[in-house]
Amino acid sequence: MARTQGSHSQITGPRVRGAALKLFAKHGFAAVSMRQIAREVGVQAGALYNYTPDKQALLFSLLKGHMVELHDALDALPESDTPLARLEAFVRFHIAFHLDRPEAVFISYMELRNLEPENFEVIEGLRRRYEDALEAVLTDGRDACVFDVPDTKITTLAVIAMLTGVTTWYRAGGRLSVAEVQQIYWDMVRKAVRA
Amino acid sequence: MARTQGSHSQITGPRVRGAALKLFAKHGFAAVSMRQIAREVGVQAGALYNYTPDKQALLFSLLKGHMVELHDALDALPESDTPLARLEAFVRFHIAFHLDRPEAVFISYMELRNLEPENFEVIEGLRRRYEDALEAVLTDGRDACVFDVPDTKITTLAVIAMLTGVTTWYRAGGRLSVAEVQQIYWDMVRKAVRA
DNA sequence: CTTGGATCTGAACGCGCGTTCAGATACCCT
DNA sequence: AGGGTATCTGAACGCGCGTTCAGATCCAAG
Repeated sequence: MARTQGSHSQITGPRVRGAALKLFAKHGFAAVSMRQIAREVGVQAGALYNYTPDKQALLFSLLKGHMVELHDALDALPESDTPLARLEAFVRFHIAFHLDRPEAVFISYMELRNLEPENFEVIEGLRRRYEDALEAVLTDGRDACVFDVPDTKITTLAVIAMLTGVTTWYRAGGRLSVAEVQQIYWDMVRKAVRA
Repeated sequence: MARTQGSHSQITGPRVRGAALKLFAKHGFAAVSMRQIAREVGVQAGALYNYTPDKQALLFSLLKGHMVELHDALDALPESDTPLARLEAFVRFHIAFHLDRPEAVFISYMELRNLEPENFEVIEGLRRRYEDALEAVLTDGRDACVFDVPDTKITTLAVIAMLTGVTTWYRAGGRLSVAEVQQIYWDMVRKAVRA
């Protein structure tokens, strides 16, 4: 046997990435074998190597794709005038974006240490750039005396940690809607940084 | 060869746990082999089984020990009168405790999914009890009208996520002392929940 | 000084790993 | 209709895994 009916690069490729994302998020990169991914896709292990040079590249590709998507979505946000409005937009965006892709968020945090140093640097750079976007808002707000933040870097990290935390407990169809969650978190952030 | 000079259960036992903690934190449970742990201790792999029935039990023991220590330390806190003072004590305690054992904190978050269901339930229960301690403070403060928190459960999780985030960036000997970090975070939490 | 138990070694077990590749098959293009 | 290519299978590679165990060695108690 060999090529099966209806097989297609444009179909199998995304399915490989999807299966890898799902399994990495559930069990961890190191705990998932190429054969498991293949089984999820409905293919033999060897076929995966039409879509990735190796397992490491598959992980890196998922993380890189996630970070690029994050930046693209952030850049696409409508611009706001005041630091307060920009901060609100960031908070609401961060929550909505992350709640939409919990698995990608999860592995982007958990599997950083499984990246080879060169790949790690790339992802780390993208993450820092994202943090810088928030810090710029905080700095502007402080300069305009609308925010009281003693240390913009730490506040940046604290806010992001708090916001990202939603992915650990939020479940679609649960007690709260995304909009309600956004409102609650925005209230906390606004109060925490206000002058 | 067999038993080597100076060997001792009371020495090797803790060293096994220490090596496992260090390696699990660095590379992840699934990525660390018993032979690596043994090499770190300076012993053959078989000898580890004098100290743990298997690899899973070793992980569980580390996580359980960490959570028990956390509760003991929390219970040992001097009692405070007002909700505000209790909240401040909790915030400062959480930061100090977690910054003191970054590796244990790390694996307690990262390796939960590698616990067998039965073990997972135990750790999850201890974690929830810890969260409940904070939520009780928030509830009391809200009832006393000193806090404005629309949802105590979510605020609890948000605060803990924010505080635990310090372990991802704090490095001893860095720009800030633990006391300074505590102060910055306490300021943010206080403002975020105040009425 | 002897002896028994605690501690460790070294070898072994079956197994699944990531990866490669020759060959088989299905699809697309002319 | 038929050739070429993209795609997949199935088998194989060497390796390291978690765990077990008989035997060697050290230590402490009598």
